[in-house]
Amino acid sequence: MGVVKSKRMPRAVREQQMLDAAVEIFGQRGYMAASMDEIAELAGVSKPLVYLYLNSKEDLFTACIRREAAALTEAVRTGVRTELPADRQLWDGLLAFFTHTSRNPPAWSVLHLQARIHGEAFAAEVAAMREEIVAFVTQLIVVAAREAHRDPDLPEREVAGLAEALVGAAESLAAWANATEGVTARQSAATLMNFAWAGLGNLMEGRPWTLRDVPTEGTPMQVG
Amino acid sequence: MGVVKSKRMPRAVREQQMLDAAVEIFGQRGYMAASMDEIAELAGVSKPLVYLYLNSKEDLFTACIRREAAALTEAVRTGVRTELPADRQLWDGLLAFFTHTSRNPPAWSVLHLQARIHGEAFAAEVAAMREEIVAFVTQLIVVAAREAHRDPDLPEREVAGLAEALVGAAESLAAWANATEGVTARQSAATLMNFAWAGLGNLMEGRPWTLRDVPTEGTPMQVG
Amino acid sequence: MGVVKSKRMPRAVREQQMLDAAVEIFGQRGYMAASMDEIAELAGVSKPLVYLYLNSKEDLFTACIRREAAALTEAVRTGVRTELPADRQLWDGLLAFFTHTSRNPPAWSVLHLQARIHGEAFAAEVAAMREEIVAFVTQLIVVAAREAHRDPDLPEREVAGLAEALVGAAESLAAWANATEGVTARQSAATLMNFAWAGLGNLMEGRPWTLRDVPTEGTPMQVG
Amino acid sequence: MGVVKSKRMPRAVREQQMLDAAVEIFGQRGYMAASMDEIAELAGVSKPLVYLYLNSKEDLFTACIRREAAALTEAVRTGVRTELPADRQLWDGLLAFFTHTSRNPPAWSVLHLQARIHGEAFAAEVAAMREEIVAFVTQLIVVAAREAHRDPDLPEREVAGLAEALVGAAESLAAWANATEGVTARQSAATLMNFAWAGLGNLMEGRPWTLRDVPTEGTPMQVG
DNA sequence: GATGAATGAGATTTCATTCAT
DNA sequence: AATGAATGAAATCTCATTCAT
Repeated sequence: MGVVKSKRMPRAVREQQMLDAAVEIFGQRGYMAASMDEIAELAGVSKPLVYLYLNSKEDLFTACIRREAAALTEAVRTGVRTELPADRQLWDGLLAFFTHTSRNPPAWSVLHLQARIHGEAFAAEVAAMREEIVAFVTQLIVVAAREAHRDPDLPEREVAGLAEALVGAAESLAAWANATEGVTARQSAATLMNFAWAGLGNLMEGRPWTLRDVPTEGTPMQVG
Repeated sequence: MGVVKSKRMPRAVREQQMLDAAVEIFGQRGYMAASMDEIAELAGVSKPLVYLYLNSKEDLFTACIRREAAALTEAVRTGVRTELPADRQLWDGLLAFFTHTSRNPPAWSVLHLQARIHGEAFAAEVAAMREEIVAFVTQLIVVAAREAHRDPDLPEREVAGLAEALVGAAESLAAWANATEGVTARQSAATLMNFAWAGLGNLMEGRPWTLRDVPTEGTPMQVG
Repeated sequence: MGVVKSKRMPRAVREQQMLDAAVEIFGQRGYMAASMDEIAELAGVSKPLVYLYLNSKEDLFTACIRREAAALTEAVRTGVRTELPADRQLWDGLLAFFTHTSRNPPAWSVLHLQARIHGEAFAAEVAAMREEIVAFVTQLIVVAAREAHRDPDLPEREVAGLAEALVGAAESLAAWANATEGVTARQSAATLMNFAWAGLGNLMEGRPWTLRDVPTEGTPMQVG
Repeated sequence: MGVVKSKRMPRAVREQQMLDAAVEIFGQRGYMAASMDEIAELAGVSKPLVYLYLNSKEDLFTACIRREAAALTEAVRTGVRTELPADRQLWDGLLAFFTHTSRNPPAWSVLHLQARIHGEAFAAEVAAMREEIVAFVTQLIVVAAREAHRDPDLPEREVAGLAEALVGAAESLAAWANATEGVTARQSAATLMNFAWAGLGNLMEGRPWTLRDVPTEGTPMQVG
C-alpha cells in the first residue's frame, strides 16, 4: 500500500528521473552550489548510478540544458502557425513561451540564469536555442515589414538589434513573472505584445496594438 | 614609469584595490567559482588582508554589489536632466546606462548576472537599485502620457509592467552589447529607444521616433 | 602476522575506530589543539570519511564524551551491588571507578579535563554523567546515616556538599594516579575510602575504616 | 570627567594591565581559543605592544600562571599562623584558599583548568605551586598526628596520598563553588573541613569536627 | 543494475607574528 | 613608547569522483 519505490527500472526512465531531479536542484541552487549528493537523493538513486548514466556533473548539466532547451523551442514551434499574419504569429509565440516558462520555473532558471553563468560551454548550448528563437523573430519582423508596405528599408543589422531587444525583454519578463505572484502567461504576453508592436508612444496616444479573435485580459490590448 | 607595486598603503586605498579585483573575478568566474585566493592575488595582497578588511566572501561580494550599484545609479542620475521632455530624459538615461555598463563589463556582470543567482540577500541589494530605476522609468511614462494628452487612461499596473519590460530589455541589451563586438553604447540606446518609443509597428511603417539635437548612429532613428 | 589494515569495513566498525583515535588525540592534545588530520591518520582513514560519519569536530567530540561517559557509568554500576551495606557499596564503586579510569587514561582525560573546558555544551554532557554519580553517592550517605542511627540530622544541602567533595576528590585522585608511576587502582580506592569514611582525625588516632573480606594494600585500611 | 584613556604609561603598569586582560581572556576562552587580538583590545593597547613586552603567547600565558600562582600561595601563607594548632591552621588555610579563588574566578580557572591542559611546560609551573601547598598540608597532617598521640604510625607514602586527596578535593570544591550560585568561601571551607577532619563516618554518628572561636554557617560544624 | 565505502583536491577562514614608521 | 599594515601557515570542512562488491 502506498507508493512502492520500485527498483530495477529501465535505463531511459531512470535517466529522466535523474534529469528531473537535476533540473530541480540546479534551478534552485545554481550549478556550483548544487551537489551530486542532493541530486542523487532527490532522484531516489545512489550517486554512482548517476555517474554511470550521466558521466559527470558537467555532462549532467549539459543534458539538462539540452532537454529543456529542446522542450522550450518545441513548445514555441508548436504554438505558432506560419500561415497566419506576422503579428498573430508573434502573439502566439509569446503566449506559448510564457506559458511554458511559467509552468517550468526551475527549467527556465536553468536556461536563463544558470547556463549563462557557468562556463562558455554551457552558454553555447543555450545560445543555440536562443538563436533559433531570435531567427524566428527576425523573420517575423521582415515578413511584417513586407506586409506593411512594399519598401522594406529597415537594414538587416537594425532588425537584428530589434529582435535581440524583443527576445531579451521576453526573457526578463518571464523571470519576473515567475518571481511575481499573480502574473499570468497571458498577461505577460499581452504586455510585451503591446510594448513591442505599438510602442510606448502609440500606447500613450490611445492607439494600442489590437488583434481580432484574441480574447485579452491586459487593459490596453483591446479586443476590437 | 609603470605601476610601482608599493607596499604599506592606507586602508581606504587598499580596500578599493581589493574591490576592483573582486569585481573582476566575480564578474568572470561567478560568485561560487571565484576563489578568495585569486582575488587576493589579483589585488596584490595576501588573503588574510582581504579578510581583515572585508571580513568574508559574502561581505566582500556585498561590498562589490553596493559599490557598483551606487556607481551605476549615480551615472544614470547624472546623465538625466528632469527639466527636459520625457522622451529626451529617457534617451539620456539610456545613453548613460549603456555607456556605464559598456565601460565596466565585469561590474555589469556582477550586478546583472551574479548577484541575482546567489542567494536572496544579494538579490535584494540589486533589487533596491533596480527599483530606483524602474521607478524613474515609471514616472517618465506617466509624465509622457500627461504631455501627450490630458486623459491618462493607462492603468497603474499596466504602466508597471511596461516599465518592467523596458528595464528588462535594457538589461538584456547591455549584456548582449558587452558580449558582441562593435556595438556602441549609442547604438544600443538608439535601438532600444526606437523599440520602446515607436514600437515595431510604427518602425515598419516608416515612422520611427526622432529627437532633434541628438546626433545618432543607429539607422532608423532620425528620419530625414 | 600482525594487524592487517583491511579496507572496506562496515560503518559501525569504522566509527568505533574513529572514536578510539579521537579519544586518544583529544586526550593528549586537548580539543582545540587536536586536528582532524591527526585523528583521521591515527584512525587509518581519510579526513572526509571522518566527516561523513561523524559530521563535524564538535559532533565527534560529543560522540567521544557520550561513549566514554556511558562506559564509565556502566563500569561503576556493574561494580556495585545495592544489597550490600553502604560502606561496602562505596568501596566497590570507588574500586570500579579507579580501575576503569586507570585503564583508559585518555578517556578519563577527555571526560575530566577536556570536556569541561571547551564550551557549555560539552560540559553539560559530562555534567549529566557526573550528576548520576553524585546522586549515587548522596544516596549512599543517606542510607549510611540511617544505618548508623535513627536520627538523621544531616541537612540535605550539607549532604550534597559532602557528596560533591567526595566525588571531586575521587576525580582528582584519578588524574593524579594516572600521572603518577606505580599507583594502583586499589591503592587509590583505599586511600580515598579511609579519607572519606574515617576522616583524618580518626586516622591519626589509629581508628581507620575497616571492611572485612577486603584484602588491602594501603596501610591504614587494616584488615581487622 | 570619565575615565581618560591615558597613553604613555610606564612599562610596569602596562604589563600589569596586559596580564589582567590576559588572565581574563585565558580564563574565559581557554589558552587555544584566546586570541592575542582580543587580549590586546581588552588591555587597551595594540598587539605589537603586547609582543614587545610579553614576547609571545606562550610567554604571556606563563607570566599569567606565575603571577596568579604567586598571588594564591601568598594569600594562603598569609592566612595561616604556624603557632596555632594543626586543625586551626588547616581551617585558616582553607578559608584563605576559598576566599582567594572565589574572588578571582578567571585566575583560578587559569591555574586549575587551563594551565594543566595545554602542554607540560605550563602544567609544570602550576605543579610547583601545588607542591608547595601539598607540602604544607602534609606537614600539617604529620604535626597533627604528633599532637594526637606519640606513636605516628602513618607511613609517609600514605600521608602523601591523603594530602593529595585533600588538596584535590579543595580544588574541585573551589571550581564548583565558583560555578554555583550562593556558595560562600566560608561554607566551602566548613564543608571540606568536616569532610577531611571528621570523616563521613563520624559525621553520620553525630561527631563532627569542631573548633572553638570559629563562627560557622555550615550545619555540622558546631561551635562547641 | 545498483550501491556502501572511501578519497584527493581544494574551498574559506583564523591566528600568531612581524615590518616600517 | 606605540601602532597600522601585512603575512605564512594551518585549521575545518565540502565535493566530485571512483573502487569493490
